[in-house]
Amino acid sequence: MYKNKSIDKKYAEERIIQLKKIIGKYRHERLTLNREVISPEAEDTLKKELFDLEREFPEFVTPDSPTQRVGGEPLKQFEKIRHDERMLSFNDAFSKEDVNDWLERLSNFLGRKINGPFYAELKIDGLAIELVYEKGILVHGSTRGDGEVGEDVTQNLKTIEAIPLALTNATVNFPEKLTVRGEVFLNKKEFDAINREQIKKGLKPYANPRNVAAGSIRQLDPKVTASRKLDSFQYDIVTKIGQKKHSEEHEILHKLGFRTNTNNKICATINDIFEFHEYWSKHREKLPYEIDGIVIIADDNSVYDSAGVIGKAPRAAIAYKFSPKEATTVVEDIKVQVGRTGALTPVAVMRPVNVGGVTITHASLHNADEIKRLGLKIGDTVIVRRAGDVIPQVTKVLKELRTGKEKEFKMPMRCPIDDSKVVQDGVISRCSSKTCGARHRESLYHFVSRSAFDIRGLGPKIIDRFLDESLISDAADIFELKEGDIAALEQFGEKSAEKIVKEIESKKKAALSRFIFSLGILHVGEETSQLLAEQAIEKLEIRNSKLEIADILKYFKNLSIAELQNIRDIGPKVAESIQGWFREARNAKLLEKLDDVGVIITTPRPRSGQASEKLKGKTFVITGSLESMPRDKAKEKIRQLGGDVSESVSKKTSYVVLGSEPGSKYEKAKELGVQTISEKEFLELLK
DNA sequence: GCACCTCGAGTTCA
DNA sequence: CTCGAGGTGC
Repeated sequence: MYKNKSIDKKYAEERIIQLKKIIGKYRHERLTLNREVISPEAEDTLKKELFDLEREFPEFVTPDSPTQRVGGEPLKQFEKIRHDERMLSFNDAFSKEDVNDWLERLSNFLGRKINGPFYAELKIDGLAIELVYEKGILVHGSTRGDGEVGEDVTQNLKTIEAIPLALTNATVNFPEKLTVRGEVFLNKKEFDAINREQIKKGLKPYANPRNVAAGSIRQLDPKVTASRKLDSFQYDIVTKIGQKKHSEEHEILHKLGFRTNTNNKICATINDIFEFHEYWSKHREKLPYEIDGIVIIADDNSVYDSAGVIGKAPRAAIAYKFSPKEATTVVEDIKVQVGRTGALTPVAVMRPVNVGGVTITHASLHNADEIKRLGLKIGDTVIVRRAGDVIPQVTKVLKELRTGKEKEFKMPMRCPIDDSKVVQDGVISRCSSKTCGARHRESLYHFVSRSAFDIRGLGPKIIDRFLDESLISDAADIFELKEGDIAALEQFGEKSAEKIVKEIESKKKAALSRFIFSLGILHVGEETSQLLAEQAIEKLEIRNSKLEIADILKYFKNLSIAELQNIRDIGPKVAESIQGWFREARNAKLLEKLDDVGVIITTPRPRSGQASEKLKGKTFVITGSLESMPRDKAKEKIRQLGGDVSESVSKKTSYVVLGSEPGSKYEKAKELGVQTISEKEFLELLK
């Protein structure tokens, strides 16, 4: 994270002290108060940051650092067991880069290049245990504890079916005393069942299977443990019985009657590791238990042993975690953007961080109220996640990590683009100038966008270019662009110029509803544009079948507020906005100009005769993506057949159509008891 | 005047 | 996708 930046030593020292404090605090809350302040994932990022800083500045490493310790302290209720050999944990990697770095460090340490073979294991989110067999009989079972001393939980471990009480002696000879290690965990199904039970009893559900597994193993009454149906894999033989490879240990364990994970794999090179990681990152949902990454171990035990231990972890192994759904990062700045409607939107500029497989650097903060609610200052450490797995969102500020140097954010009183006064409109701050450069620019983006004139290949970047080069100054100019002018610009050739002009020419005709939408009138979106268009066509077509832009202007200009409000879904605010727009001289001029440059408005008959009774009065909501057709097409079909489409689920919704990877609407439907149908069933309905 | 339903607007990254 | 807020119906 810090590799390419030489960071201030002073900063590192302060930051290390703070990170240690906060990680210790979270740990304390979790262990003693059974309260999870931040998610383990977010905490991981903090630990990683600390680890990286300590590596950069080893002089600041202290023995009390969380990076120097393993697991939790043993509880008093249990007898203590000293492990023959220290139980270690793993250092974390979060990216290919981290893994490559690890491999480089390992190679440097050993003085020769290491690139396989490796053994890759699924890293189950459970609780590490050690089992000791004497003469083939299980005599001790313990938790990791602090790595040196663990708790004796033999009685509880004996309730787990997957842990053999006696070893099978069929094919392998085992020594007098055999020590093995593995993981105890709870299946997702069991976890859900236990939580349903909790809710039924009016108790708070558990946060995750890991916590329940840990809690169950630490039960004083083994009967409670037995009721929890825990499971266990073993993955390590501590006793030296001549095993040469780690993979061999798994085979031996299996033969001795232990449950081993058959999804584990020998990987010849690091690329196989990456493949393995990617595969399970995509398929982990299908496993009956939770995994949070993979563990990579040098398969050759001689390599493993000679690499030794660094801090709390073996040098020849690393945990390669899956990209987390949330992480922590630092807000380095808050920028202000101006949108099409003049709204000033504060955007957090953050230290790059990987969340859900992509690197996040920006997140919208929506408005000043949101910043106040979060209590966010510039320089704060925050938790970010991706809402609906897509949109980055700042969810929490870690105020304990403040240094006092954080700066308060103030919404500017003047527009950052054109310096006009900023006015408050509800929670939104708006630039008061209607001709603000930013608004003008954004209006043009809107004009050519998919649901408006749909001019492909004319995105924001190119519009910007044309504006800056003064090729265009308003929407109408777009239709008068000449190939020669475009081709004259750098980075554009004759071919691309021809393509753009051709595309623009082909989009000169637009349906009235799209046309109205493209004007970008405040509070007038797709739906309202459709309603306005229907209304206008009905009124105008009586005496004029060919629609002139001039007529449209005249029609809307003369509509009174009351008449507008008569239209369904239009109230005072929207009516005001519409009338205001058409009565603005500048806008009237734009319409005239659009007419002059040859824009033609078509008036397709809305909801033509073929309406079927089947979908009449039914409201559909589509979630996820459909396989047979794009969502827009599906919506169109429903409307053609007399049905309604909505974007949000409510009690009035008849069906929620589930595409692949449905979002939160599916949850909402279940909550409200709305009927959900698959894509297949949906297609049946359309027939 | 309140509750509920919808629509509009803004948004990130590959 | 989510939030805010406009609109409608009770």
